[in-house]
Amino acid sequence: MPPRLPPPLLSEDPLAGLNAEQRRAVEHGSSPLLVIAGAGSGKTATLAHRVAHLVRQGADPMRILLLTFSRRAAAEMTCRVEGLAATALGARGSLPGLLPWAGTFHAVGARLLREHALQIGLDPAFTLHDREDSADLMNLVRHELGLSRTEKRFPTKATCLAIYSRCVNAEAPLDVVLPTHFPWCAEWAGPLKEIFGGYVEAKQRENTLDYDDLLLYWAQMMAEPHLAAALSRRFDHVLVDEYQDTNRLQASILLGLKPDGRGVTVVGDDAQSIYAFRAATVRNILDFPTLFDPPATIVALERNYRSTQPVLAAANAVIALSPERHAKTLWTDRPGEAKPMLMGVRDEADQARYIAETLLANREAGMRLKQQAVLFRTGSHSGPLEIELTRRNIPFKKFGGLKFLEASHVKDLLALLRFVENPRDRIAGFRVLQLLPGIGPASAQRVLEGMAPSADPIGALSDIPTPPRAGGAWQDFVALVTALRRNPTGWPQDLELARHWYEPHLERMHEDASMRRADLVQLGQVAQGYPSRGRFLAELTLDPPDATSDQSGVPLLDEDYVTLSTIHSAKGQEWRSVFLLNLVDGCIPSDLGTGEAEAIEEERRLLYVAMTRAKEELQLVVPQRFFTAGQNALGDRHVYASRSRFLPPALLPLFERGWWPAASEEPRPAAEALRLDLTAKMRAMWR
DNA sequence: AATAGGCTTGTTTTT
DNA sequence: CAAGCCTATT
Repeated sequence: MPPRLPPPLLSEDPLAGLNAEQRRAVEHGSSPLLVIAGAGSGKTATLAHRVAHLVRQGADPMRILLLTFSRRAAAEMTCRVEGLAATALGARGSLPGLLPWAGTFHAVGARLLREHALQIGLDPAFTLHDREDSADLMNLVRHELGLSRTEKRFPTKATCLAIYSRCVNAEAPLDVVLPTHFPWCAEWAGPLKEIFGGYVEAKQRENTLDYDDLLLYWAQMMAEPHLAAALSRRFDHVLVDEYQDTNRLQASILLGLKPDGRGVTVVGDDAQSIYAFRAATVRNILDFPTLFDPPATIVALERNYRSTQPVLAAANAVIALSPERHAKTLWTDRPGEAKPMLMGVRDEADQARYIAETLLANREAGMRLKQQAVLFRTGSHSGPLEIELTRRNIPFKKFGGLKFLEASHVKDLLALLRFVENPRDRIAGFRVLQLLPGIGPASAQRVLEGMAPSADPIGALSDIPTPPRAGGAWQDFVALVTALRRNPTGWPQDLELARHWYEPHLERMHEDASMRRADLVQLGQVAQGYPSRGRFLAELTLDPPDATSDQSGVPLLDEDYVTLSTIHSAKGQEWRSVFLLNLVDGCIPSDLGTGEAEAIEEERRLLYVAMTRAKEELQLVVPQRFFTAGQNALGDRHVYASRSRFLPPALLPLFERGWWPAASEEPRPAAEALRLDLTAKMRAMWR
């Protein structure tokens, strides 16, 4: 990660590089503190300095809890603090492991739950379900309840999980959540409640937790006076980053830890709240001060050190059109001549070509690829660009979008390991068993039922009759799991054993086995970094590696590469030059956001977040037409698009405007405009 | 009971 | 365009 501003100077005063407000935040005492930190205002630096300052004042780093929302923020913050603290304590370099309690809410929750498992009726060997596993389990329960054959189509497993998740995270009952966020499922309230009940029971039976449980059980622990007191006493200081992206449940946890707010610092920016879809509520940050008596101190960081004046002016203008009032306006004295560019191109292919060429031109001019990034609303928007970059041999690294962990072959292998770790995990078992030829859902079900009553389920496996068509594959399987359960070779040889077993099945099931095998080899590499199978499984679910190796553009670590990222994943990052793709209505704002005013405002803040990532150069690319993934009613596969509604004519003076390729003349704007309006209207008819 | 093939449907963003 | 559901075939 490149160093951020302002560069820490090694001088007498460790806070010499900070401005007056940053200093106030750093040196604030232990009464509750809210830092409203605008984009690029040195938020990470300030928070890191505050932690270092606390340590310098004698605070015990083991008793500092540093919570962040995203994994990336956690990693960066830890790294910064360790560096600063090392300097503060007179050590050289950094002090890795100095802050054992820094991490995402979910990761810290997982650790605390495992430590306290026995006190709250959990088996400490619980395994974690990721979203897909959770959805599968939801589906299983649905089938068991006989809800798979309803007259009208029942909500999909993913929708069921989304509803459940919102209830949990927003701490709201189903009857409130359903009409407001899922009105089209309102008629299913009864069956959904039944499924959710069964889902919770199933998880407990199988000793598995989903993502939401990590917060939910934690919050529940805080409701037990004895446990709450013990946990509160454990930490002298609790600092929370990106507080605008926390939800009600997370706020409950925080308040449970420190009911009087002593030692609590929260940092965030209401203008950058972009996780409402995950039940984050901006009320958390807005209402924070009044939770306490006397109210929390508020420090606002309004000076932006990141962007040049023209870039910031454009970003400010975009957010200023929001009907909501934000607590501050950013200013900068960084000069700069170049206004952000609003670049028109014909279609996505030209967009990709334009960006590839500009990236290279920038590099020629001395800007490394690592200082440039391309951001987009959804993972799939970068498809054509990835192809173009690969074709031209421009290395890139993509963040967000499809995950390594979600590839089916990776899931298969992990399911096997998880099954051995926790034989009661039926989702894992169900998946693994069906890898064997001749075993489908019915046989798998029967095997699992045969195992369930036994105290040693894996041992019971040898007594279960061979499923009718499984043949020799069955004996091999039983031998493997028995061996893995006894664990003679240890980690990471376990994984090698598993991989060896899985390979023939991989070949049988997939045409493109070789590419997938490479992924599994990579998984083996990743596995080396963990001390045990249990730790590997637990931490992989919470902190998955981001790239799959079948992407041809994946660079070696020390190489120069361009960053491709969803806007969500780009939060907290910065680059000298930033490109934004598809600045078109339907992409930003996404036309899936059912047209609710709140959802639209979140999309506006998303654009603001994206624009404020740029330090010097910002280019918004507007393709005139773009591909729609599905077959729309009209036969044509591309749709004419209009510039995003967040960039109305009044804002245009803040941008430089261009058209690429320069040679081709700009096509008749009048005619285009007419066409656009009509297509938009046609689509609106069905909304 | 497992698998292959055809038809429908919904489709972001992250832990 | 893929996942999911249904039906026909092995």
